[in-house]
Amino acid sequence: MAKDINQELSRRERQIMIALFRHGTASVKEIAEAIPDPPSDTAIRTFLRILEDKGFVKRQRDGRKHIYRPSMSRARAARNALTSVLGTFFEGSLGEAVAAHLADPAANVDRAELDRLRQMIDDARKETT
Amino acid sequence: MAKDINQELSRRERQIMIALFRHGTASVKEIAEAIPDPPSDTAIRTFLRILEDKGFVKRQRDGRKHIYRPSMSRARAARNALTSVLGTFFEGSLGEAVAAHLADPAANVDRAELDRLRQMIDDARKETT
DNA sequence: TCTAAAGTGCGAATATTTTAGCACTTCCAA
DNA sequence: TTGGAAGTGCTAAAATATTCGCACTTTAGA
Repeated sequence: MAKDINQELSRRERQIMIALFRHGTASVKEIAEAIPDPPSDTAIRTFLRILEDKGFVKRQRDGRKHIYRPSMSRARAARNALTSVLGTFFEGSLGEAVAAHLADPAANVDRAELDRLRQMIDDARKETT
Repeated sequence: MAKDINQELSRRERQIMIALFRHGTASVKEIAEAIPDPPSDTAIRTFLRILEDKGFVKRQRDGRKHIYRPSMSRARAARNALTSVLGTFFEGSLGEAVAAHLADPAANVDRAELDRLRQMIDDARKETT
């Protein structure tokens, strides 16, 4: 198995990776804004350099500053993260997770979202027939 | 906002909390088995003590050994974890996540699971009507 | 009761993470 | 073209996390 953000990285490194996945792409300043109680810009730069060395991050210049992005695709990281949560809390079952989320008042799933879900499930069911 | 396992804890502390959530309840030995490349039992005990001090873990004696459990309910931790993943990778949308998971060949969602999902969605839709 | 195996936590050493000062580079606009 | 604001990475210090030796406690069974 490859790089696992949640298993191999320190707290700050992880916070930065999460900010990057949320934004897709970000400058030092944007990362700082995305982290609660962030360290100095200089400290963030240090972490970005470390993450780059470890192969988690790529960078690109944009005028006088640098833009950073995760080297793993968002889709792949998303699958990993979801699978991991399902495994830890939901016996690996998507259904359990959906049930929990639908039952969560704070989640506030609306009608349109339910319709979308239903459509997806039906499509998937057809394929397994 | 309360204790956030992914935001406030160090790598080892997090690994231990994840093991505890997976098992519900665990002894030092069981935790050691659940962690890839684990430290010594003594080290694990140190972290359990720290986690207890921070209020993340409760303990209980069982004969000559101790049994540990997360102090936050599994359900609540599960909601937090799922919401967090949805926020980071899926624009907060359950539908996006379900789509990604159904499309993941490794996830291997079977017919019965799809039927369960469909049932759940339908039930939820009725309630919003 | 006594002994040894199993389990425990303290405390101190070691390693890693986290931090930011500072000197250097780049670029804009005067 | 030049001064300064904005941005950068190196490096070394400080703070945290991680580790485990060791002496102590508990308990089952001889």
